[in-house]
Amino acid sequence: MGQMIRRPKGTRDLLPGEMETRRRVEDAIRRICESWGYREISTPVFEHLQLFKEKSGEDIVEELYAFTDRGDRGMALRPEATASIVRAYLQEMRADPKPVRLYYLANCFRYEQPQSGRYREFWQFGTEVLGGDTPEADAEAIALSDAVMRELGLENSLELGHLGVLRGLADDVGVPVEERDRLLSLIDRGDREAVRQVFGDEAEGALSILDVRGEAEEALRRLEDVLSPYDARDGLEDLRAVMRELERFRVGPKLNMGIARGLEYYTGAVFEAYAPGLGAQDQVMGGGSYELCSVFGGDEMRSTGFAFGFDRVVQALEAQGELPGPGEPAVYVAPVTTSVRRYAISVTRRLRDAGLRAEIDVKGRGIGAQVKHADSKGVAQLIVIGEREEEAGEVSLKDMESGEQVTLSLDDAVELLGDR
RNA sequence: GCCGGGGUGGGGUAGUGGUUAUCCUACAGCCCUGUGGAGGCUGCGACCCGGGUUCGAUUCUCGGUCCCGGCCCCA
Repeated sequence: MGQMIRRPKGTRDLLPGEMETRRRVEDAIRRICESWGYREISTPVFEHLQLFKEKSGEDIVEELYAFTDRGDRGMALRPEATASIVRAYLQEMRADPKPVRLYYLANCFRYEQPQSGRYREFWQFGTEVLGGDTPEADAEAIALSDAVMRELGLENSLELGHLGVLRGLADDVGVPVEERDRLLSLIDRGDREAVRQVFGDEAEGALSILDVRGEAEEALRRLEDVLSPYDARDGLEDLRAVMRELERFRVGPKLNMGIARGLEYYTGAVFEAYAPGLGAQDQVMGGGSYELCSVFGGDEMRSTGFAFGFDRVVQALEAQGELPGPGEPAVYVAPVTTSVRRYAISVTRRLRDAGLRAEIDVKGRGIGAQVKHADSKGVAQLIVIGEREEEAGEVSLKDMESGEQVTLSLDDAVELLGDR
């Protein structure tokens, strides 16, 4: 077996054991979203390349799996879900009563260098509150993301920033509009020197915006201090309103004015969560309020959304402690001879109907080999069926851990197994 | 795109400029046929790819590729 075809770089085969833990996480996520009134949406894995260019700029093409289809159309595998969802909203849901609350779990693709917590195919789970044009909607998104992490028991640091504040400050300091996005990305990076140069010497005080991070109330006071010489008050008022609403939810993110996405469509509150134990890529969630509808040619409409790195969430939970899945089937049915197969199959069906995960020999192995096989698979219970059992309408139930074996009626066996 | 560390059967490993390339495990089969979860036997199967040095490369060297981690980026 020299060179077999291997999986493409940056992709993973998710084996049964891992799928079982992922499924548990997924189930919890769906449950919470639905209990908050969000409904699931699924959009195409590929879209017109133009969609992503319009959202994120020409440069992202380098990071995309882009291709030309047989009709000579430029296409790309989705690198994230929000663009598609806003597109679908404009195409299909415009007239729906606002806000439109949606959630999704979608595999996404980015042509990047893989490293810990970063793959070329990865899964994002997230929500959007389309047309939720209020601090209350922003707060709901943040509170929901917090509820998801709580439900999962995910240790994290939840941090809140605000682009309205940063843009207002930039304006007041006199940063030209064309410099602003670059400034935001410098702030995001925490490049103090570069930020100082953009602000200029006379705005030394504004530089302390970079130090506004920490527990909410104290950090808010510091932010007010930083902003006091300026009249960038709109953003601050919005941020206060979001925090006030969050307080009603009893959710208290840290304040971090260093969260500053450079993209224009982000409007106000932005937030991220980090989980310990993930190495260099420790951000598990990011979100914010945005205005994408007009970018895609619709009317202006503000929305708020967040996206979790599903794989990272699973990885972080695994780092925290085990997430056992259901594992191998609980019951293995071992017919002693083919002559009792009919009865054995009917027994297996009874077990399955009772909700048990049951498996029956298909290799025609002898009873000895079947016991051996069941053991090596790690099956918990073995049911031996031979002619004696069939005649009496019974089964022999062997506990593979203790080795104890009892012969009892099928009904009793089902009842006994059902209790475990 | 860049940097560092790695690549020997499915998994884990030993080792070497010339060997039938080591061992464990897994897997498959046989013995046995109502419990052989054992034991025994047999089988299966590897030096990442390509160029160079050399009489000879799995071993040395260069390039590529993939894996692990990091940088850049992070929609």
